[in-house]
Amino acid sequence: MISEKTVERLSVYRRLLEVQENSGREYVYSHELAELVSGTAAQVRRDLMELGVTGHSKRGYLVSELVRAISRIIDTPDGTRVVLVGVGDLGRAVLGFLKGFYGRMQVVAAFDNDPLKIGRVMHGYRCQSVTELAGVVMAQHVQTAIVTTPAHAAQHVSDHLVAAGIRGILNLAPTPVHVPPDVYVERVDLATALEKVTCLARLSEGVQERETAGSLHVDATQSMSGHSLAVCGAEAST
Amino acid sequence: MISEKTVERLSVYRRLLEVQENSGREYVYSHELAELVSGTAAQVRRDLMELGVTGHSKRGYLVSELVRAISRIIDTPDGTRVVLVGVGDLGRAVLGFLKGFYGRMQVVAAFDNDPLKIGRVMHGYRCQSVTELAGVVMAQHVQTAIVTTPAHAAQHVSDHLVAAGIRGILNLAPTPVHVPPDVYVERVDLATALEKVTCLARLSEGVQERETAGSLHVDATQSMSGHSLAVCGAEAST
DNA sequence: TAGATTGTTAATCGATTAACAATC
DNA sequence: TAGATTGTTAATCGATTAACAATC
Repeated sequence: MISEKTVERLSVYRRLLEVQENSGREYVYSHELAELVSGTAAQVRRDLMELGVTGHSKRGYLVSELVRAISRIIDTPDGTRVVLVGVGDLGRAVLGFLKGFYGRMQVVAAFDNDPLKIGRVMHGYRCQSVTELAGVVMAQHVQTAIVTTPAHAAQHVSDHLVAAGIRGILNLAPTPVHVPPDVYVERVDLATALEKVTCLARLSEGVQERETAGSLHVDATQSMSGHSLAVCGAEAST
Repeated sequence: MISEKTVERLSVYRRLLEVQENSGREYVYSHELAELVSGTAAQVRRDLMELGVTGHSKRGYLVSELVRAISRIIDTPDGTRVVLVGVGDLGRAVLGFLKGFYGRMQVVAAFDNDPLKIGRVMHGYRCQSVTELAGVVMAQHVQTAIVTTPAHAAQHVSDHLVAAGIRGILNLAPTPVHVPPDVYVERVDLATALEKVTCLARLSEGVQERETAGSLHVDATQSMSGHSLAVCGAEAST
């Protein structure tokens, strides 16, 4: 019932709201949140409708209430246990990222099939053999997995994850994987993202002439860095 | 005129087509490509329309022709020069990733503001001070940047990149950035992607009962791993 | 009060899917 | 020919935006 796009935006709102909370902000207006995400106030209000919270027609929304309401929707009540498969550069980066960013996510184990990596500890997690994957996932009832393997291993690994009971996969491998309809896969494709940037920056080259109407050089001081809300000087979370 | 979504899919098609090409496949049907990306044949044909190539009503599309046509749209004719800012775990992972995956992308330089990192070489690239950023970008006419800094630095760095003439930014920092309308930003948010997976896997829990109509356990062998096209045994590129 | 903001419905926009004539 | 596929247009679907009464 709640759309994927809305879930995505709620996640972003929460992080920005936590920054506001930490800087002592009590209330925010929909147009302020909109500015932070370069969106519209109408969309923010529509998204917040899903939360069931009610704003104040003059003061806006209570920041702490929004954070709590978003958490109620996004977070697993008892914390999310995740496994990571593929301890290459990207896998290690994600492990470090998880460590720094979350009390909400608990890394149960990291797996690889390279004998040189198995047994080594990175970011506090000991790398285990993929042969142990199914056992760990089933024993600990892990429902979420992160796949950071090379392309050729992604489908095989995903099949095993699904067989072991995984319900959601974050696929960071450079290839799509196929899963049964009751498993949710979120694909993040860095190669595609990069190609998209170069392609669309190039295709939108004509736009600048229309937008800036004659002036060939856009001064960086025009970039909208002066917000009414503080966005700098603090990490997005913890 | 060509939509963002289509560009994204073309990028994915190309990588899958290169796998096919390497395995000796000469022609593909729209429904085969559709199966590889878990999409529909109609959408594939609609996307391919943009290329101006014409398929054969009985044999399908010539793989090599598709790859060439997609490259014509996506790639910068003389290769894409990129800079990367923020040489943390993620930055290093992306550097390694770029090294392995692309002849099309050339990393001009990597930057950080940590004195301990400056001067060190990673994945063949020497880390330079961010103070040199503008000079390098302008001197080499770099148009594309990858931002892998912490949240608190992302806006500041982006402002400098834009001022130096960058036209496209891949933002991997855990916060949105604001740029003038003539600069294209592609945001990849790992934290949001992960939260989306856990949330949507949980919200879609009811679906499985409908889909599998009574059978409580979905066997992994049902997962659609048996394709008519080979998808395993080869890296996606190079 | 006057002005600004919320909550929600209606209008718009864009993207996906269905359909089908043309082709081989 | 009969059957399958392409290329493209029309229909559908979903998401975003605009609008505005209710509220403070």
